[in-house]
Amino acid sequence: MTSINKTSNNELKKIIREFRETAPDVYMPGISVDSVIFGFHDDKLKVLLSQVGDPPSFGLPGGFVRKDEDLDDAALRILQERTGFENIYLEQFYTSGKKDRSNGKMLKDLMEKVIGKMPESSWFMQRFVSVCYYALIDDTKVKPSAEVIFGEFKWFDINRVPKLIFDHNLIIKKALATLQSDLDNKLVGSNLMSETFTMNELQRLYEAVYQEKLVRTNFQRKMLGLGVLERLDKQYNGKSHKAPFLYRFSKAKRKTYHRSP
Amino acid sequence: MTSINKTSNNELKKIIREFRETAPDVYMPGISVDSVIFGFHDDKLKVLLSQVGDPPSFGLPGGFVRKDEDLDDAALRILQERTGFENIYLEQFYTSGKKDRSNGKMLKDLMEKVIGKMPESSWFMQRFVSVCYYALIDDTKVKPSAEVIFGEFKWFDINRVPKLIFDHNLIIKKALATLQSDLDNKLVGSNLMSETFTMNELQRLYEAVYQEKLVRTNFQRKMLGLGVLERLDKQYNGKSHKAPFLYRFSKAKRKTYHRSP
DNA sequence: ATCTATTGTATCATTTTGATACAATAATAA
DNA sequence: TTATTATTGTATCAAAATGATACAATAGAT
Repeated sequence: MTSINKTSNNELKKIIREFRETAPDVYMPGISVDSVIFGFHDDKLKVLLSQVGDPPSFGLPGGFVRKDEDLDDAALRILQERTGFENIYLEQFYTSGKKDRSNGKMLKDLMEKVIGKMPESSWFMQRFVSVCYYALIDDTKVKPSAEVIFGEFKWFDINRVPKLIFDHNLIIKKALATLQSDLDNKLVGSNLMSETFTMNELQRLYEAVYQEKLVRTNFQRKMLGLGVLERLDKQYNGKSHKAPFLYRFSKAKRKTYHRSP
Repeated sequence: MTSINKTSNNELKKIIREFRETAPDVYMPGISVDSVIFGFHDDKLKVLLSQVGDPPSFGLPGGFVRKDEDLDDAALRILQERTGFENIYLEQFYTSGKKDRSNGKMLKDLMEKVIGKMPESSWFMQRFVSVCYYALIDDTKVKPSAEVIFGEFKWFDINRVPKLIFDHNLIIKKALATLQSDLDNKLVGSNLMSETFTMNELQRLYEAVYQEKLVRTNFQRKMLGLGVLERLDKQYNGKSHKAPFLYRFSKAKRKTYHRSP
């Protein structure tokens, strides 16, 4: 992993200075967007974090909303700009607005570590309310493009997220809770699984999200019963046992339920 | 119901002019808060709307966030200021941020109907992102205090909400969907039921929220099984049949579930 | 051919849910 | 006083969903 210092050259500083000067004209004041990007690797649920500052700390990938841009579009654009990833289904789940959640000084300090002194009255000094989104990503598809302003990315095991900037730890916690409620529906149309997968892979994802072991046979029955899986050919993977079927999420509309008695 | 005209006296105009002038210093730019207040009356789910302008149209009760105020606190304060209702459990459920959801002109026009011409560059002309909350209210307790700037309140049947200002119809739709998902948990600690209630009253609330009939006996079994109800004395109400028990939501912590297989 | 690890399905017990029956009872009418 | 009525609380049976376990099928290794 490259330290932020290696990319802090003059070119970068110029870009940042430009950004600092044009930001107040281009972006809405006081509103930022942050995204919790979940991935799944090595049977663990992961979250994509962005390195900032030196010594490095980490935070959610985020950015600002253009004055003529829908919130949802801003979230997509920022994710695309920073990770290179496109066609992601992002879902808004929370807006963080405690008055001192980002006391401005933090952001300003961060910026100053990269580009040096900034005026007290900086646009970045203001209070920000952050609208938060989450996405489920098949992380074999994510190619985090070295990001211009804040540095690079790293996947963290959901259980080993360090102390993050601002209130981003809290935001991740809320995102996980949102994910856990009704994962069945959220997976469909998400990008968390690769296009095709085995039942075993799907089960391990559930186990990672809910952080508990599930009974294989019953899990299979349940998943098939949801009516969202399409069975494809078997997958001969060279292992010395019966080959599993491959599945994919079918496009067909599924039944909906609610929990009324 | 009093028309806005009757309250549009000089006193009011002065207050509004003052508000208009101090707003940019006091409030965060570009962020508003709106609340969907659900009530239950005549076996119908209702929503509390505020009359604005003349000819009157309706909208959600809302307001702005002080620069030194938590988002959640702002929602509470605004609700308190406008309805007089205190100690409400408000839950944030959505942030509305389409670029043209409140194209500024709408808000400015509304203000101008009340206080006359405003400058093009008005603070109110800017784009607003609205953070939305909902609450469940026992509407026998709500005493909508005649509200200063925008007029008065009216309860609307959830199925008979007129065309509202901005994107408030959409916001109410989202609020109802949020309410419907997992009502069991949302009721506890809410203010929607009165302190004590009969099983029948509770059932009628469920039927209003889910918009469907439920089977009495199974409903009762289900509710009792949740372990959140405390059975009190019987309620002798003069009706010529067996008196029902009264219940209240018990403080005791309840079991939590998740929907994993 | 036999063994091993894993997969797909079946089966039985338990729990939850849906539908229905029925006894209890508070006021009213006879 | 007794029968009537509407509603309530609980029981019961069937159907569906879930939990636990058994077992045959099979792709490759031995």
